[in-house]
Amino acid sequence: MTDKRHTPLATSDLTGQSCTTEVLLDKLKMTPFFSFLNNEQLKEVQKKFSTKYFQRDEIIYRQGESAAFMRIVVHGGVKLLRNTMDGKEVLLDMLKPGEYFGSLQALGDKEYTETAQAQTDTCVISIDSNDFRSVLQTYPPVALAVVDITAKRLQHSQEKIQQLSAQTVKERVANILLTLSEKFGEDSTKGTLIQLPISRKDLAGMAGTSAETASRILSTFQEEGVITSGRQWIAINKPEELQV
Amino acid sequence: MTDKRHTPLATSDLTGQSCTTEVLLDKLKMTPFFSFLNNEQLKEVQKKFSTKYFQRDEIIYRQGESAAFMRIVVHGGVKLLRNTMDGKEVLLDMLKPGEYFGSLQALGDKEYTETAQAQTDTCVISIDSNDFRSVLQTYPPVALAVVDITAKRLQHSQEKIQQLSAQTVKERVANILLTLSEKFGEDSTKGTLIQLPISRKDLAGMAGTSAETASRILSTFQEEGVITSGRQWIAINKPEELQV
DNA sequence: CGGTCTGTTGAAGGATTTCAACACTCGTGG
DNA sequence: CCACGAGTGTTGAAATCCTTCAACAGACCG
Repeated sequence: MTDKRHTPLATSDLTGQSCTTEVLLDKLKMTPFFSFLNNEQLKEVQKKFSTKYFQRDEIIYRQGESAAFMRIVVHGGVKLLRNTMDGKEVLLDMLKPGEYFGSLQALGDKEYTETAQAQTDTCVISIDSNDFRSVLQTYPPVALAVVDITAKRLQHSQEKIQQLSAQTVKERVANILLTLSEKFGEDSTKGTLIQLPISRKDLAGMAGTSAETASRILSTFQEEGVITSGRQWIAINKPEELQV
Repeated sequence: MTDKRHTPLATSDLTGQSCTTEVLLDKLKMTPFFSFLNNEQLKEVQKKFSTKYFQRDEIIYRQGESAAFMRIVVHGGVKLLRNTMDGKEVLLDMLKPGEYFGSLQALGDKEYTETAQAQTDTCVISIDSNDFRSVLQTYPPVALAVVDITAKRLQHSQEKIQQLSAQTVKERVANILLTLSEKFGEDSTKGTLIQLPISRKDLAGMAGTSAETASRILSTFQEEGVITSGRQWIAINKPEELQV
């Protein structure tokens, strides 16, 4: 197989070995939620989870569907997005393994407020919201961890609100590149490569701008030698220059 | 005392009677956090809280200060805001009695990520973050309530991100007026009056725009008869017309 | 090898900011 | 009680940022 791809991104290697039940236990232990539990407790909790695979671009759930599960990314990446009435896509977050999404709410007539889409081939575990709530009742340290993680996400959201409110598009794009670089960056010959397929449209959806403007801004960054970028990938060469 | 004020806003009546220890217990019971506790448990929890008064515009804590307390608004209103380096103010939220703010984090080198300011004369109760965490450990239902409330706030933040990303300033202002009307609105002869002092600058800080633009937009709404507004106050006459 | 999706770039038009001047409200002190 | 000043709100006009429309180039897929 000659690799004719131009992208420097690693191919996803979800071979079916990487998300089996045996591995899952280790993975659970690594999620911040459950780091306080011992092996026995973990096994008990693990029984309530079920595993699912999603292909790249597959929809995991859609905004408006009734929300009954809390999910954790085990392998791959997940995009959380909102669709507006006039067809725009707002990209709220990109999750990596260990992060949760879906619903914490007790079962009711709650609906998902966003759409979740596999960004690469992905493995996700899910648990019924009510079951998860009883886990929280049983293990208070887990509940505290959930509070902490959710509170931290709230802070990030507020950071983003600040940026959208007070910064220019160029500054926002620069900040997003830095954040992505810290979260998903891997050193490579091209600089710090963001190990995820990211289109100009994705970037636009994160920065609250149009794909064209995002493209223009990346072009200027590239001219300045700050980044290197191609179809669906971005590498950062001079992070200093992206600082506000 | 002839009242020459032009504002239709009610004067705040924090006479010292409204936030005493006896009343506090009732107030605690009404906060969503503690609705699951019985009176005995409430009394136990209440011991750990202390009460503080703030005058209108007084700073409760400042962005960057070390964060050690979780607080709950008992009487009055509190603004949460972030200051940007170039002097702009982003208004993240306006809280009413029963809502929490401050830090849930365990004591450490955590800092407040926003500034809290009294919007009217205000009474606030506060608890050491570590004490609060042990309350959460002791009473799992309280922890679940905290999770729910924080998750709901996260959703509101994401809603706001969507609005800032995909809507025009006029649409954003319209949405903010509706939200404020639902949260703080009181029927009056002038329409649904937002019972809080809100300046054009405040509104601009919420909508991510300039005070001038906010003023212009309110002017057009007023010409259309949708709202009535004056110095530091706004009343909504035709909420239907503000819908997107 | 064509078709489709993604990315680039130009140019016109629109939305919003900024600068500036002025009016009005409210509290304070003479 | 009135006058003053600071803070708040309004409005105009120019400048700027950004979007939109449009055309085209390159990359990937079957």
